[in-house]
Amino acid sequence: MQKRIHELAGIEFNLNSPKQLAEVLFERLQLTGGKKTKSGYSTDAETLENLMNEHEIIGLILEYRTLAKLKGTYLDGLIPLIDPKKDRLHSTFHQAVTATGRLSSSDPNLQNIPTRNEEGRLIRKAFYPTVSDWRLVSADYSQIELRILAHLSQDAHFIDAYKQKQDIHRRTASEVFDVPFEEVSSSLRDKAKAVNFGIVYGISDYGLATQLRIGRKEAQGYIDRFFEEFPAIREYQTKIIAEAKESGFVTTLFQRRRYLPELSSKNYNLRSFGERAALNTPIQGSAADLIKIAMIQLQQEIEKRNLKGRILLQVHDELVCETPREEEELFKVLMKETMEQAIQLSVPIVVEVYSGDNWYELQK
DNA sequence: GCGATCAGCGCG
DNA sequence: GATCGTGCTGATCGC
Repeated sequence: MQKRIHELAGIEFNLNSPKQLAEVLFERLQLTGGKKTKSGYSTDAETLENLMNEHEIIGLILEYRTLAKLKGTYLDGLIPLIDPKKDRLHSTFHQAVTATGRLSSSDPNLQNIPTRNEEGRLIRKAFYPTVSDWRLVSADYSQIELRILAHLSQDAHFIDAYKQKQDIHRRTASEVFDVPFEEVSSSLRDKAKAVNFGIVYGISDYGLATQLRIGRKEAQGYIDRFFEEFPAIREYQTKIIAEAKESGFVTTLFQRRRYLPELSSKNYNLRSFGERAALNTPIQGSAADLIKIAMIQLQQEIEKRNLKGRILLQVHDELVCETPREEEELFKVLMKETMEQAIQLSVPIVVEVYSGDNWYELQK
């Protein structure tokens, strides 16, 4: 693949160097340069995708990047970290690193093992239980951040949607685009999903426009419609920012604080960043509080019942355990119940459970 | 030679 | 200028 790319470029160069790649694409091949970095033209995936029709080299570069990432980080990168005595890989979880209260994981990071693309997802086959014939059981919170937003804002429509077990993205699409719930197309649902996620992060019209590849005016229209239909969310967000500016910090459901000195900056960008963090932290941080409480309770249940199975990993909204086959069904029930009942919100908390022989095969 | 930084990209 | 929170790799910078 590398050879073919060099042939198409008409020159040999280091394909891993964004600087050299930019020179080849934007000077030698005269492709249309777009976004800039500190030092020159960007060659990131988004930029390259916009050049797909300009040159056949682009698709190959994107494919090379995907494979180089997988090989470098997840094959060559993980193998030396396997403890040869135990044939086992151990990560370190950090409890006091992030600003929101999440855990982080390093050496290696096991919270970013691929899942979004099939090629990468195959890496998960390498993660399987310590004992042959044991099973992996995983449980993840369904849309926990949007449920926490419903709880914090007390928005009647959001709470109603979750109480009725409605598909929230479809509900948002129905409200924002003013179409009957049953008639929402998948493309409208995708747009609404981007709006819902954007709201959690404090998105701008520009950010949403970029994400959806639409105009800024149109994006602003969606945001306006969202807040018209879910007025309590706007009121909640306005109040959070005002309180944060007054006190200097925001809090999570269990009173974890994040100080945000950026909120009083004279620099617009820094101040805006502070405002977005003020909106996101109570949500992301409360979800972190929740799963930590659930982890403590689950561990207590495991010890109380003298179970052989054990917790292996936490991935922000997901727990992964390994269990003897005889404990598989019990773990599924315990994990679901413990995680769903760890705290009470104004909306139901829903946990999906899966099991399988390895981290790739997990099924309901 | 080595640590820091940059660009890019993996995850929730 | 432009959506939050992370960690790792390879290239490059700078001492």
